[in-house]
Amino acid sequence: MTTDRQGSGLQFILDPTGGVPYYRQIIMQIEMAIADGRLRTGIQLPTVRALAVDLQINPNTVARAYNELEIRGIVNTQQGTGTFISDKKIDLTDSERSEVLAGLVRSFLATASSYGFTVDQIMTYLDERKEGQKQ
Amino acid sequence: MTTDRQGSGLQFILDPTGGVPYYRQIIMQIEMAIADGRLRTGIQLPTVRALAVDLQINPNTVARAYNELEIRGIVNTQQGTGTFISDKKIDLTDSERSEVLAGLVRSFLATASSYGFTVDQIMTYLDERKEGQKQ
Amino acid sequence: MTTDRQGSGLQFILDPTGGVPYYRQIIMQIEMAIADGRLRTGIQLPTVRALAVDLQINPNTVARAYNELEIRGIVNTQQGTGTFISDKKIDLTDSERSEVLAGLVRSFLATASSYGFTVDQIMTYLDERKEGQKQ
Amino acid sequence: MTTDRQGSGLQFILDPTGGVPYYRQIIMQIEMAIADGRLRTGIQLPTVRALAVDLQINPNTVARAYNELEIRGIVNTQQGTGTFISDKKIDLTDSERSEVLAGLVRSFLATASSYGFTVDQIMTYLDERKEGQKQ
DNA sequence: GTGGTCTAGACCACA
DNA sequence: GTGGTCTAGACCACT
Repeated sequence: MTTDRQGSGLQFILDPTGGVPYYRQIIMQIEMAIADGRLRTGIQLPTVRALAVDLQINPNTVARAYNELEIRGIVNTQQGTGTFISDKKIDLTDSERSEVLAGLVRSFLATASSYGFTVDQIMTYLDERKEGQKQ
Repeated sequence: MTTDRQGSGLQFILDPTGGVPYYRQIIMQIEMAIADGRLRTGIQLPTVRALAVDLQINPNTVARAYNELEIRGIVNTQQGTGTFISDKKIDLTDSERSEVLAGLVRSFLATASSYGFTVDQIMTYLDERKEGQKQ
Repeated sequence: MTTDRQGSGLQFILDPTGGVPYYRQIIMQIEMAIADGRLRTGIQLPTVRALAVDLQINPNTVARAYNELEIRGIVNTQQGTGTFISDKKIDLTDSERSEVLAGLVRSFLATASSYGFTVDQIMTYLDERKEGQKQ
Repeated sequence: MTTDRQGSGLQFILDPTGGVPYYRQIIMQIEMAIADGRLRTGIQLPTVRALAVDLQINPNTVARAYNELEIRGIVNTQQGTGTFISDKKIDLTDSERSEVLAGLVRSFLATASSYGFTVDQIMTYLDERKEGQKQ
């Protein structure tokens, strides 16, 4: 299950194995695309029906993913028009943003270490990941 | 949710987000700990009840994790005594370990992106953090 | 369409006219119950199926309401156990809380005034509403 | 979303949350303004395009609101000239006005509760705010 | 054309 | 017993 959308340059891939629900996979892939800049404020996502056809799943499943993103303020949907990446301006000061990020990182590192990963291993992995995407 | 057990020296951390059930998180953390030597044959795991209290989850959830580990021969339950690491080796290839880490990273980046952080910003922050700790 | 649940003392009423979707009516009634203290942290909501039967609607519709509340952090669901009012601790200082509330009020008053209501009319209405509930 | 039009002295405010469509919010605000005398027979409403720009919404949405008002005889569209308040009276009973206000209040309280505020806290704040303004 | 709501029903995962 | 996911399909609301 894979698709390549013209506008956004997004390619969704669903993995039916692994137990991660489709709608959650869609959410995560959109979040990742926002994180690394492939999706920016104002860009329109594929329509519910189009993505459903591409991924060969039920439109309700796509709608559910979009709906959760909407509730979380990540996208913005306008009936009859489409679904767009929101311009969520988190009006935090730089220091507040740093605090939030520090908290996220701390929690992530704690979790990873409970799986036996050291900070060095994680940094190495992230660096490799970064290089892999550049190519 | 976190705990530090005396005997095993293990610290479990459960992530309620991301849809991975608790019992599976417990299983994975025990397997990883065995694979990298933090848990060795014969070591006693926390009792079901103790771990449940520590993690503030239902004892059935812990029991299920232990039960599945027992079925797979990874631990060994002695009625009335406790649950112990059996002598079955767990050899994880590098790629298997990488996969686990990749999953953790993916989930972390997805969360961070929903707060408006880009991968670049996160990498920069991590690099700074790393530098800061070296000194 | 009405129901009276024993545990919570909640009575849901759905209005099929007016165009407000059922799931949104359920959400608002739960939020209101939290606001005026009928629902407190840790209280279990009716099960999805029970509420669906009571309200004579599809369980999916109830689930959708609960799901949105969960995404917004207002309730906390545990598979196999039930849905509970979350202990959402908003770790804000008092002054930050005041600011948030002030913002909400300012926005509400602005909206109301665009419908031609004066602050005095609104206060009068609120006082009457308060009295009505005391009795 | 807010705007202040020269001619009418009307300020429209749209609430994107709560599920009430924009076109209906516009209609209600115009009706209320006519009912309480802020808009009188013959006054010109903002042009469709101007209001759409001000409110940052689709012109079709404004057009739909005006269109429905025209069908109900409340406004009067003159091709190429503009849209004007017609001489049809709108008499809202007190209970009808109360209903509108009740809806606004309900929605406001629901939102506030999702931030963890109780009705009591809100009332206290409003009372203090009122006192502060008297002085 | 877009998305939104609701139903009916199947099957799964968790406690 | 809980809630979660997904499908299929109907009908509505908005642009």
